[in-house]
Amino acid sequence: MKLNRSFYGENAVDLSKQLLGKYLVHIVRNEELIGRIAEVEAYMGYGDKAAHSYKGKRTARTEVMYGEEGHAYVYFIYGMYYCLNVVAAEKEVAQAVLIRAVEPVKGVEYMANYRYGKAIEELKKSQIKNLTNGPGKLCRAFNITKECNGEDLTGDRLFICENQKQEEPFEIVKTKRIGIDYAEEARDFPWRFYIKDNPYVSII
DNA sequence: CACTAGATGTAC
DNA sequence: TACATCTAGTGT
Repeated sequence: MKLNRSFYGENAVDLSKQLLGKYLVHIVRNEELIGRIAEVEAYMGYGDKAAHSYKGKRTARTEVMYGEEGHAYVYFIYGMYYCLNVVAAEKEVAQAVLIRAVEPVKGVEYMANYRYGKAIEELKKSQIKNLTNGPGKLCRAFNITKECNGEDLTGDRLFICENQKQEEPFEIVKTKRIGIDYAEEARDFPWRFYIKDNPYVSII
């Protein structure tokens, strides 16, 4: 069942926890790529020094976050990677949730190709483990690029689902966010969440 | 396994 | 100039 607009309306911290265990789906060339969301980080906008929209910073890049909730914010980083975020909260409240890791569920053979240019059978064990356990890695595996920026997550190309049947319950681990040493006091805010013991979490 | 240097383009 | 990252290299 695809998640509807109202699911995305809450603040980024609350939404990020709700996103754990949900299924990220990207349709590329008529094939379904599916991953179970295992790790997320909340970026709370105005008061969050780690957020691109800190103090209401509004540029071409951050504009999507000021728009309607439930769209994709995809940005380019370190010269070669993309990161996927889910825009949270109502219009003009520029919060987002970074998807940091997913567990491959369907289309692994395509993920192997997008990520390593190889068939799944050719991958080493370590490469399979590293398919989608990081924000840049999962974007490459899912073929998520700047083309996806602004994409409506209630649409038919890039969206998020939940299972019809009851999921196994899981424990949520709460820690500091990764890679934001510049963010002064915000560095230590416990806004990274992941599924306990999930093997695809980026860093324990 | 741990650690680190370097890749690489864009935002500002 | 810095960056919400990753890989390949070296050394345990």
